[in-house]
Amino acid sequence: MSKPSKPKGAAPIIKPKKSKPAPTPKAQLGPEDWARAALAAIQRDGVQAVAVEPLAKILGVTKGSFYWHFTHRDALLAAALRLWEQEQSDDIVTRFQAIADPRRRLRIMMFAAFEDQENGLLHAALASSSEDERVQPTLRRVTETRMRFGIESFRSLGLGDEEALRRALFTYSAYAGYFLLLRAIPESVRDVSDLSAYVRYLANALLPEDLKGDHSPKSKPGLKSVAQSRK
Amino acid sequence: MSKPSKPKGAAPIIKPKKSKPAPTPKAQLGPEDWARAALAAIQRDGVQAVAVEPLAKILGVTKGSFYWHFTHRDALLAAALRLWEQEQSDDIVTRFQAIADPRRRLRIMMFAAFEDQENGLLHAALASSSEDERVQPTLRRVTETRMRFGIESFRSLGLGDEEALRRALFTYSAYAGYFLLLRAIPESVRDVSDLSAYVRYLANALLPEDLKGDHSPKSKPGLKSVAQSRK
DNA sequence: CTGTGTCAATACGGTTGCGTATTGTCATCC
DNA sequence: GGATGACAATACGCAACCGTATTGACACAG
Repeated sequence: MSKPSKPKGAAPIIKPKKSKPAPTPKAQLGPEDWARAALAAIQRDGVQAVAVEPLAKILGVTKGSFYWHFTHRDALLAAALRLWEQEQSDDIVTRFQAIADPRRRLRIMMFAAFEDQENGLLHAALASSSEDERVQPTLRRVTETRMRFGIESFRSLGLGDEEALRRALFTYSAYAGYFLLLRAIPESVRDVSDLSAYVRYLANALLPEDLKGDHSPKSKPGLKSVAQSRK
Repeated sequence: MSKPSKPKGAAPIIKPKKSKPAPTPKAQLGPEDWARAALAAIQRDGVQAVAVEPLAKILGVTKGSFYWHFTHRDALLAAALRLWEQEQSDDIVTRFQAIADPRRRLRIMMFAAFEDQENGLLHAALASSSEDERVQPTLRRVTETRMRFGIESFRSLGLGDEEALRRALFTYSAYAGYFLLLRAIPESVRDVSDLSAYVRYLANALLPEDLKGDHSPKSKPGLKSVAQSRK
């Protein structure tokens, strides 16, 4: 009967500061630890690897304690997806929305997206599990947010709706495909040693110089040669 | 959720067995029926859906008869992968190797690849299951074959090794990513009504006019607006 | 010291899918 | 018309997970 119902209900006038986590640095596990472990499992073996007992083994506990933090397995998956989605959103909002010039914004976004291999591989893993109806909504929201952002940026460049949509889809396909391949057959991708040249190629194909915006040639972002995926 | 039509309910209907005596048209199931069903299951729900009992239910039999055709579950998966790989190889060899001009060959290959949605989605499903070590070898072989073919074609265009590799990877990423997105979030891709314009975009980005080879402008393949994937 | 809240371990029952064993049903061959 | 070969059904045992129930360990508050 000891359900994890919030016992702070009645009248939280006083704030017993030390009735919770501060003194214990990392001794016990919390829901977020499970969610992060779930994300790691997804990146490694796909959504189906989000299983309670194996994860418990990884975390060094038994599943008995899992059901203290979550009601059921799907709640863990939902928490992991929420965590991922939020980090993605934070990312895109805080880092790129501020850049006024759409041309610069797109270029920087492209480089940043390909630079972050960790996140790219996680995206590939989640997109690879799209047959799972539990990930689909989150995946769709994230995809649509990014696509909308890309479409808007391309439209700000002076392109028509059709063309903006086409280029946004093109960009996103190249992104998703690159990391899908990197995840599936890293050997075939590893040979491309100069990833920045690869992305520059993508940017130049989609952002021709004759459109508008500044003419920053190449050495623009603080991004160097980002390549290798040595493990 | 179309339930398998099992006519052996309350009605004492005798099994409508084909009374065809001589050539045994299609009354009974063979290994290839199972392999094709497995491929269909992969395309729908990923490699993990290649499970004996569910497939038996779909095929209208019980797993008892499965083990007549295959020694174990993995043998079925192997057969399905072999079938896929062979069809892929046949495809690429018979259809494109004959085209002498690399420029034309690449262009036609691009259009053909994007035109064949069925195969593209199947490829996406298999690439999405790359965490499964049983599909990895097949997937790697197919990928490397295609990549090699692409690299060679680009090199024939007069490009250096690095550049050829880069463009081949670019092309293949765009292909894989497009179908990954189409599989994962068809709504976001469906809006691009003019797929041929999309592919033409890809081709023009990677096959600039000023290189070499013939100058066949545009009205090449009989590919029009191929988009939506209504199921 | 005792109570309570928080996390963890153990044990149990249920479901799904694998693989095996055994038996059944035809169609065909002799 | 029996034997055989090709397929199919049923029934088991086994393992992986899910979810529940119960109890244990331990920190801190009163």
